[in-house]
Amino acid sequence: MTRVLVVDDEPQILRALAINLRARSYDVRTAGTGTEALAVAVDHAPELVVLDLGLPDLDGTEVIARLRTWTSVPILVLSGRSDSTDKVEALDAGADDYVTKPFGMDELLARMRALVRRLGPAEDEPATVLLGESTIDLAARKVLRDGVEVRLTPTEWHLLEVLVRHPGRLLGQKRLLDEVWGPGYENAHGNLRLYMGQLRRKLEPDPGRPRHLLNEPGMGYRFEP
Amino acid sequence: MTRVLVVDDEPQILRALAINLRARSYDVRTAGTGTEALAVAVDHAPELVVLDLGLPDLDGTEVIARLRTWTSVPILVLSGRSDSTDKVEALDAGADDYVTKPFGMDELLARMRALVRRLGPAEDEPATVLLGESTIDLAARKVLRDGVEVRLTPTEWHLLEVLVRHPGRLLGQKRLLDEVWGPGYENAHGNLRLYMGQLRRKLEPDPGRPRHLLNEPGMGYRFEP
DNA sequence: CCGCGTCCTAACAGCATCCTGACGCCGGTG
DNA sequence: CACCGGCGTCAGGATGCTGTTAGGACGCGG
Repeated sequence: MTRVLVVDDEPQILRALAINLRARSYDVRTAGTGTEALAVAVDHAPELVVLDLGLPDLDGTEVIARLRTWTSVPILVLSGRSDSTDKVEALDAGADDYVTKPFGMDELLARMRALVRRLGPAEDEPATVLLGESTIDLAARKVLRDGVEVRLTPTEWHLLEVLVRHPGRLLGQKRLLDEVWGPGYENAHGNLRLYMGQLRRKLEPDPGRPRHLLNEPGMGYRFEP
Repeated sequence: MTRVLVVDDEPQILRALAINLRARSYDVRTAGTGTEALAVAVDHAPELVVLDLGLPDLDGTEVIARLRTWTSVPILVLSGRSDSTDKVEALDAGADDYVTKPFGMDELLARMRALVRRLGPAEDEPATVLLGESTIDLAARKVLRDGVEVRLTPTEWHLLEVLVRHPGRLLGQKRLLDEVWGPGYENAHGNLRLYMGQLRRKLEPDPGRPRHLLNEPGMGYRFEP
């Protein structure tokens, strides 16, 4: 049963697609926004992503790029824009196919079959990020430091994931707290400091003088590869 | 320099495509008929085939099918027919993408890039896996431990199979429950714990201190060979 | 009907993880 | 110099998760 993640902001299209795909015995998960799509992709590890470009919160190519930082799952883009530059952008960002609305359901299904047939079984790939002497394998959820495995707790993983997926960028504390702890923890700065310290102790060569998990006083934190 | 085979029966289109692709530094070979295309494919082992469906001698799906008998090279189909059934036929015959004429050159190039990016031979997985002193034969559904056969119940097999098929990777409990028990059991964590314990008792040398069927608290389980 | 194997639910002790609060450090400021 | 906000660190109790055991429900062949 192939796991498919369908992303679209229009509920009726989402429902129609889900019903059609489930009738073909796909295992369907849905998402209505870009951030939700990224979260579901982590949890569910789909074998195919069907992605509408007109999302309310994130740009389509942004979603593709973020997925591509850690997974090579095939991505089929749906879009109302038939403009050529949109297609080129999406495909070069890492998408594997591009279908313009309105589309025929049987054509969409055929293209999905083609993608899964070609790329579905090939699921394994390191997809690893370097952090000093440590290598972070996002897909396997494993960290190796000098060859030995380092154990991270769920919250530590969650925080590290958010940082690593935006290399070099400064992430504000409110943003980090919201992504890792969810709403209601916007003022739990002590929490953030605590887990950042644990990550440094487990990953940095000299936790007292961090070189990759950096703090900008008053602003937030930054992952520097 | 990527080797591309371009197949089209109209000489001017063939020439235009070849010039454009060579300008992007592709290594281009051309063919005007289906039989010629098959011959050139054998000689030059292209990394991508751009195939027009309206050939004089052979049907398009026939060319695709014959190529697929011996090679898994990506095939991009060009066609004047925008009919949905044609697309489905070509894609199901083994094509990887389908572009209708008239097409934009930059879109075609982007789709070619997307296909070539996915290059890479698919490696086949071994039929038997080692787990400590036990050998697991996936195909025969048998487990031998110190030479004697170990009996596993269907559910135990199912769970072990999912774990073993992703060696070294951490699989979330939701994912495992979904794969083994199907939808509706996403919260039956006790079940998962129970069967994991039974697998450990039957396979691990010291079930109290597992070394191959590992748990990461709060996240899921991992098979380590 | 009974025995048998398998699957599922419930419960509990032990433990890892999480959160909270407190403390010391540091640089900037009046 | 005293004060303050931001940061890193430490310890303790609450919470949640894990492994394990026991027992009932179900299907199946004798």
